[in-house]
Amino acid sequence: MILDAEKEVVIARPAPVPDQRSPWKSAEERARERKQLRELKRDAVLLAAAQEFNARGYHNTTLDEIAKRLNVTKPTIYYYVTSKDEILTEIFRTGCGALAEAADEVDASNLSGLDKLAEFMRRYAELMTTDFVMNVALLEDTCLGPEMRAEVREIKSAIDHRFRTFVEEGIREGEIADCDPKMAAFTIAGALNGIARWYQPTGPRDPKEIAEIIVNMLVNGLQVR
Amino acid sequence: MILDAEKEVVIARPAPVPDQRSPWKSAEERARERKQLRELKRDAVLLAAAQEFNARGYHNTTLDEIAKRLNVTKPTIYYYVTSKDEILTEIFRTGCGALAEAADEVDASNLSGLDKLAEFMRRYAELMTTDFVMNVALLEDTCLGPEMRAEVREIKSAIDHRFRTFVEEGIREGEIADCDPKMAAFTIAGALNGIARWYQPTGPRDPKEIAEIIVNMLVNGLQVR
DNA sequence: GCTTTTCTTTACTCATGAGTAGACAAACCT
DNA sequence: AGGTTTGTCTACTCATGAGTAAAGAAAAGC
Repeated sequence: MILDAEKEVVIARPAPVPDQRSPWKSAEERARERKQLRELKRDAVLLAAAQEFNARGYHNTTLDEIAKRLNVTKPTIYYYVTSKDEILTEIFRTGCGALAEAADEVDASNLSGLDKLAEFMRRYAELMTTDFVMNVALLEDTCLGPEMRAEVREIKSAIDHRFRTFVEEGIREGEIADCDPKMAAFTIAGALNGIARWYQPTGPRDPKEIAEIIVNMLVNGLQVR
Repeated sequence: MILDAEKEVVIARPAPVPDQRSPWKSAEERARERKQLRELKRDAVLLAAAQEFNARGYHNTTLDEIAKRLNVTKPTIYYYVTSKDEILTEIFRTGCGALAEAADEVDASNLSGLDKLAEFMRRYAELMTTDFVMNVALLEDTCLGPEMRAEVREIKSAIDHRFRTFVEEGIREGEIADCDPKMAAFTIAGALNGIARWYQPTGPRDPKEIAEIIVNMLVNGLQVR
């Protein structure tokens, strides 16, 4: 039956191009799939770790626990990852990457400085409810060794700089009140990073709402206008 | 010589009250001083621990390191404290106590809701640059055992509640924009807790300035009025 | 003086958790 | 079918750091 059906498909397509669908996979295809599966498993390790780290902290989470969660044993994890440090660094990189990408996209737009800032804040806030980015806000880089710590610090400060740049632009354009851009960046980042501390997916508000509310407060202030 | 001098003092004061100054201390006085010294030493342990925890994280700081910093050995620390957990809990209690006290004082005033909020924010921000309070903002309570964690959580949420109450008052009085007080409290606390992450005593601004700038931003917003 | 209490040290124990060696199984290749 | 690569497991090692036992030093008390 299966063979027949396959044959029919072949007949229906007179030009059997190399990427035609067949139940027998080619060697390369198989190799590619294996590689993909490996990536998938590695990502699963990182995700499980990120969630566990967020919930209980880096040092309070053992690799045995992460392994158990994934229905495997510790050595299996080490087949995909070289150390606990690497897991954390990779999570940091992914999280910071998402934030940097958001900043790039916003920066590429032709919005005003204030609008860019607001849009980036919105995106940042939403990302803060995702596991990898949450990690960036929650975990102290003091956990890492000196080299990786240096890398992470640099990435983090680059993101902070994005905030500063948008603020400066807004001030130049006269939409943002004259202030110290450094302090503004710290204040904004602090308020947004805070989300990671209290956000719960089961809570009454979804990430978009949360982002909108907080951005509005920061832009317009608490006092009635 | 010494005895003569003593005699003279006695003669000069015809009514030798019990709390007169004498180079020989009474038994109780000595006992009290010992107790005081003990307190002092215990506090030194807590302070050194707080600074070290802030700089390098709870789990990355060993008691041996703290001991070395104080020119003693680990068992000496255990003479003043029963466990590493206790050190952290005590630091938390002290820090939260300072915050709660500030909230009480502000609340006792007859300021408007908005002014109360702003004043508490100012005090909170300043306290955030001190070692014990910094710890409250920086350290994850995931480090503690379940009982102590529960205690700390409760204290923390009580402080959060103070923010909420002030905001509600301000909204009722019409000075604060109509908003979700819970979200406002989170935003404010986030921005202020952030200070602990970047503040350096050697930096260009002192705590009072920092507090003023951040409070102003949160109250008036980033956008020009 | 001698004894007791207070404080600090040296020299351990002991649990934990990161990381590994090597066996074993399954899939792959030819 | 036999050999190789890929993936997972059992059963360890090993460093680290919290916490302790017991001795010694210093002060207090009698």
